[in-house]
Amino acid sequence: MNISEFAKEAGVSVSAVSRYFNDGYLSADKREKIEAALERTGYMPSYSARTMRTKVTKLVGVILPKLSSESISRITEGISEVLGEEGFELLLINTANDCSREISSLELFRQNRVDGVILLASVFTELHRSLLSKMRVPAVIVGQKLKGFNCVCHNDFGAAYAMTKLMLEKGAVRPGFIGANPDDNAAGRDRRLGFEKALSDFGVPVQEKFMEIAKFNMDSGYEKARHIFAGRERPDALFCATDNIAAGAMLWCREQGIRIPDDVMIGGIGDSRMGKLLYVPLSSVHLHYKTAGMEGARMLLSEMRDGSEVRRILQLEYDVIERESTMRI
Amino acid sequence: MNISEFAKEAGVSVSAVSRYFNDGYLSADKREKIEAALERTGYMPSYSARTMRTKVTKLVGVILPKLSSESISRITEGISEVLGEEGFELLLINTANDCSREISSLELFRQNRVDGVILLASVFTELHRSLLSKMRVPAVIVGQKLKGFNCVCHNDFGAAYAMTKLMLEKGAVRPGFIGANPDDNAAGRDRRLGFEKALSDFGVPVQEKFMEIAKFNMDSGYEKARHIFAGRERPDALFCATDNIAAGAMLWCREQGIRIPDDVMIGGIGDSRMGKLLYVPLSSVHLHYKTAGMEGARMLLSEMRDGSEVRRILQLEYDVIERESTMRI
DNA sequence: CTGAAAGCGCTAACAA
DNA sequence: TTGTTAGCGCTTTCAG
Repeated sequence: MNISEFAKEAGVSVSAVSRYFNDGYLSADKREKIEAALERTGYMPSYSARTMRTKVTKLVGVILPKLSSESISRITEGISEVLGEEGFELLLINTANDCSREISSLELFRQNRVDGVILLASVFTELHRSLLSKMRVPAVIVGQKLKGFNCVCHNDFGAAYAMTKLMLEKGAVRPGFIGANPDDNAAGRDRRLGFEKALSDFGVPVQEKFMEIAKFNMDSGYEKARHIFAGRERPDALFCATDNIAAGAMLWCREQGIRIPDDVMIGGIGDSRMGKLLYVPLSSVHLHYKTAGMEGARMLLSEMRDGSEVRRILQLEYDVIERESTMRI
Repeated sequence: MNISEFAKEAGVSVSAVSRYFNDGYLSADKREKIEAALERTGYMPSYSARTMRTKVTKLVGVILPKLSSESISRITEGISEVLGEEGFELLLINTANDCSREISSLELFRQNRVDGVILLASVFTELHRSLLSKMRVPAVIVGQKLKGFNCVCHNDFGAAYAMTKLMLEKGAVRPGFIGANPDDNAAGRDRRLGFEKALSDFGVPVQEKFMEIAKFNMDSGYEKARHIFAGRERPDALFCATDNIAAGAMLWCREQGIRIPDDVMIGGIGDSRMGKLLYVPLSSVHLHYKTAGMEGARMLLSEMRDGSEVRRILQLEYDVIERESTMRI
């Protein structure tokens, strides 16, 4: 059933029906008729026809590298909360860490499918940049800084610096490092830079044999811990770029009978829920993921409403959470 | 720019352009012209106009009670994987456990916004039923059984039975229970029934003073554990309806110096990632969340392709994962 | 306040 | 193979 059939059924004009669903510039009489007919027929206006006329989809495209990650789902929760209040729905694309899917989703969104785009990605290429700048609708990047685009990000450098400093102050002299993909400017590069800066500020040398790069998961943290502890000399502290990596490293220590924090202190980043459940509660740095999602959504909303040409970067700060894994006396 | 302007620019007819983007019934000459013009103009056909003509949105609505839950995000990952391969995108609604949002989303989806719906909900009312049966597009429920509708679910009864049995076989004689909302037929009612059936099969009495109902989170598990252990007599085993609840209960035990599994065995359901990281690794029952999502998506796909009138229920089985929390000698 | 009518951009039937 | 053209269902002037 379409609007004109329905109008006939209700005994009113097409415009009356349209007005009923929009501005509501309508006499009580007609309103009643329409409501009665609605009850009878269950008519619903077609969204695509409306969208075609108005050019408004009330949809925001959200591109994610994966779904089942605590940090990402917290960010998404923030996004959905703010956007939902404003009547927007999310068109979600899970790229499964596949860069080509990221690109094709951006392509997809150029077909006027959405009113705005929020992009969570870990690595940016030239192609990303060029597609983003060709975008017809506003876009916001969450979790990374990308020059020339609207971003909401964390202070990854500061967070890593703070965690490393914490361990150095507790007397660490041979700190180890398990980092993430350096092409990821946030979790990879900046956290490494934060670690290294802290060492240099404390006059502690960076030792390559204590440095590893892991994937974003526990198993990889476990594996890299094994490498780092394989040599004769062992680190007395271990900075891990994520809590997952730290958890993996901890598991390995437990299996080897390496005591935490007595033999080695361990610190992570992200303050994931499991941190306090680990057999030695994990010191970490809280990053405001949900807030980042909410702020990203707000930035997008204001951009969609009155899209300014000024690009902005919002950086959220962090909180150090000290737990037993670094509590050496 | 619309299709006719673009066609003029490319020096071909509109149908040629339309065919280029669809069946591709086209001479090489025109194809070239179109591609050249595409390069020049960056033209993209409008999705809403296409949808309006074809009545195909290539969108599946997914209604979730929350985003940041491990089980739900695993299910969603499965859904997105299968649907993505078939060129469908997800229109995600996060109802934040708000029943009225569930209802309004179902309403929303009646506006021909999606080609199908997947619903994850914990509690079903008459209203859900009536809206679901008024749905114009196929719908699949994941994680629950609802008579008269397509469902993919877990064997919650069996899983709870198996975990309880495990602890009874290890000699538990005063088993406690921290369950979930009984209006939730899967995680609430069936898991309780499984627990009780195991007790009756073993001739162990159900003791009300050892039974509590918790929310779906750790804090609540912690709290309820406190209640259960408050009395003079204490349980020697604790079945928890979810791993989160179990983790909370464990934290409480750790604080109180109650030894696991010596003083009390603890078992959960869901096999969440943190289970093996807990200070006492948690015995649990693996439920195939991701597979459930994938199967739900497949069921929906086949329903969208050749919607049969026969409703089906697919129940996935479970695997018991024994870890230290129940390893009493 | 109301209704008639002109499109929005596209697809597909039809005629060539 | 191709091009012309009639809608898809809605919103929004514009004239009453």
